[in-house]
Amino acid sequence: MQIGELARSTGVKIETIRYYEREQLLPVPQRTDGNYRLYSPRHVEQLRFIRYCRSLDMSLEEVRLLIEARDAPAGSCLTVNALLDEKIAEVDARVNELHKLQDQLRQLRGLCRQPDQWEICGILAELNRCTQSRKPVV
Amino acid sequence: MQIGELARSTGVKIETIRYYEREQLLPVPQRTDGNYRLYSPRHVEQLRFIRYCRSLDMSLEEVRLLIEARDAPAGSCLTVNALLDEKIAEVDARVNELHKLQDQLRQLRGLCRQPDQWEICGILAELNRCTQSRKPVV
DNA sequence: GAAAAGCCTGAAGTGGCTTCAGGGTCAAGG
DNA sequence: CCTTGACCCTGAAGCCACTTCAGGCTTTTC
Repeated sequence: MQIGELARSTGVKIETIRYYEREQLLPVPQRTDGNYRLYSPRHVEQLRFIRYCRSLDMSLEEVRLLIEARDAPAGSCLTVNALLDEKIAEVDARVNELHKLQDQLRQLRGLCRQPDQWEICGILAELNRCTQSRKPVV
Repeated sequence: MQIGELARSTGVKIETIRYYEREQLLPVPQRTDGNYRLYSPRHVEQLRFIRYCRSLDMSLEEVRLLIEARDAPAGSCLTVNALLDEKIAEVDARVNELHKLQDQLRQLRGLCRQPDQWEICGILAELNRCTQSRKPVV
């Protein structure tokens, strides 16, 4: 199986596959006489593993850890649990931040409902106010 | 006012201030005889403006647009509104994604509540299942 | 035998900074 | 006068997870 087929069957770009190889996340594949990469079903699995982890917002460093954990039979459970707990905490924190940001953005947007009525829009006025070291209204 | 004082009074790192200057987001400051940067209150305002926009998740490119809009008196309202609407939509989309991610991560985490009882943890088993081109349980 | 599709490599670009190496400037103390 | 330490300077490289680019080789198809 050549790189193009691997790309099609996993939905991962060719360049990304080569990048994972350089980063040692994918084992070095065999080559044809013409120097084309030749992949086995094992590579398909590993690539899917990586993409699934990435879809869970794991960094490549964390994926590396998980691959290690997967390949080392014993004692990996605690590592994996810790990693997941940390990730869950991170995502929760980010969601909270974004909720606050949503409020702020909507309030700011509300400052300019009738764009035709002002020379300088309420939004820019508020943005400017914040440059005067006063606390933002929003 | 030297760069150190500007940094202290705005909470922005010195390197970041120099970076903003390179990126033309801050006007080029005067210099002392010893080639030290000398900032005016105008710089303080502009830097605060940038940081407030950044706290609203604007990219530097967007900040540049907002600075332009702020300095061009008329007709900026529509631009600013459009920018904010787009940003709001982006943040909403990201929050939705992260909510899904939260569910996934929590379900996956739930697969390994009693780490001592399994040789290979339920989490890794599930991660592995996903390499077999079966749909994830989680 | 020539075009088109597929593959190769190494280097550079992305954003928003941060870090590093290797210096120069300036005020206070000995 | 000299040194110490705080402060400042520049240009380049590093971070992450890719993406893009330039330039060239291989294989298939007509």
